[in-house]
Amino acid sequence: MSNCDQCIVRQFSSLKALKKEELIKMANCKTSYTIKKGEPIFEEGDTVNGVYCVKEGVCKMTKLSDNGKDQIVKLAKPGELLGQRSLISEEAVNLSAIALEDMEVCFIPKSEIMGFFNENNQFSMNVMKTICEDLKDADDHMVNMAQKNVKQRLAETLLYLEENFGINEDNTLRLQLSREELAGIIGTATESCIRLLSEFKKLKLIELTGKKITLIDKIALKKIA
Amino acid sequence: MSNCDQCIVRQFSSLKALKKEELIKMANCKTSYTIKKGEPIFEEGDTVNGVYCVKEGVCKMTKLSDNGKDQIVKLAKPGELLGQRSLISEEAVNLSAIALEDMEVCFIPKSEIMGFFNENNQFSMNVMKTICEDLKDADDHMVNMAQKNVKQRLAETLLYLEENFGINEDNTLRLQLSREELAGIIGTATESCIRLLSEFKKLKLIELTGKKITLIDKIALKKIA
DNA sequence: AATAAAATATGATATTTGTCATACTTTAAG
DNA sequence: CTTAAAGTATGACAAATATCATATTTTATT
Repeated sequence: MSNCDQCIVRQFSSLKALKKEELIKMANCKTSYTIKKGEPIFEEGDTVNGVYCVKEGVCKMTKLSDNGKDQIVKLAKPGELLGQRSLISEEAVNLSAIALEDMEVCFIPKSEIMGFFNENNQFSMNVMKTICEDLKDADDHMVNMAQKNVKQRLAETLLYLEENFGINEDNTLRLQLSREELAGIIGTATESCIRLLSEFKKLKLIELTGKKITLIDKIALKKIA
Repeated sequence: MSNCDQCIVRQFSSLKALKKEELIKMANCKTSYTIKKGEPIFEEGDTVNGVYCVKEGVCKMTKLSDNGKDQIVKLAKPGELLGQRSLISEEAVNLSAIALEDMEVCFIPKSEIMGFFNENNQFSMNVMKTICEDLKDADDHMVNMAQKNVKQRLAETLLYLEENFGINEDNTLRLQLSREELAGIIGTATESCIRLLSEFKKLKLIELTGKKITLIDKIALKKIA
């Protein structure tokens, strides 16, 4: 049973408000899981009686649209908590969480989280702030979807991926998404996504090496987005 | 100074958790405003040091897109609180609130709300639940924007308007939006919106009488959406 | 290494949507 | 009541995007 004290989740999430004794209590009731790339942590409609902490790896939060396509609503990385909204609303989760890389996550049961809520005001406030942040992001995202065209959204997404998930030593985007997944973020057909990537490549804005993507001319990409 | 006890906002919002003495305290520090149709309650970027309660009338919550168009992110009706997110995040508001009808609103200062937060756990929980609800709605909305075409979104929006804001005695939608505003909800050009309304009219799905809209064939509209 | 399966790429084409021009209608102001 | 302004409507066209077909490349499996 590892100590939660030094965990990255502790440093970045609402859990940073927890005191020593609360941390110890939590360490004793948490469950650790290894999730392989492509596997779900939970799926839309599941009842998740607790919260998942992302210790390692990135996952996509998706929602199945009526037309059968998966829309990626958000990408979650180490330090984030999953399932907070559903816990507070006392509803099934409205999004699926699928690992994009091998992941390590911890599960903290609802009873434990609820205890923190009642006894630690700072923790409640942190959770609220996180959800408010998500709400603001969702609003912004919605406006982008509604008002920007696919080319603009692709440019924006590429910059976002570099900004938030970094690059490898060879300057390629660290987070490796399939074309279908990239299309699922920007909300377009896979073929359209591929076509625009090719166009960006021709314009020397990006480089494509297999499925790896390198941003070359970020200034130009920003101008498009 | 009117008593808050019987107010519609009290019945429908987080404020329902307030106790008698808290209500009295609130009634004493609130400010009432009348907002004329077309006027803002607050605008994107404003610092709003409190929360607005919608007592009467409907307003649109909009965000200005980079392309200069206003996207309507949400419609708020009597019983709702505005500005909660910004209060918790301690940020400027990210949306403008503009009256679609003559409105009556009350302003409750931040200090008062924060007091409730600290002393009334049920109130905090209610606020959190409301924000979680908004987040879920925003996620759904985003997926619709990304995955559905304009015709589907128009059909869905018309049904939503009837469902949530009702109809007049003559069966026309009670909430009267300009074509531009309707376009701002579904995220399309005003002309496209008008064109599709005409198409729906030709197909006998709706009737148009001046700017008034009547839903005729809701089954067919649901099939489209 | 050989083969099948999946992912990526591109062309051809149809559909959707936006833009610009213009006409008509309603509303507001004097 | 008259006129101007705003909103609604529609046509013509261009641009963006989706769909379907097919080829190529990469990855996984035996």
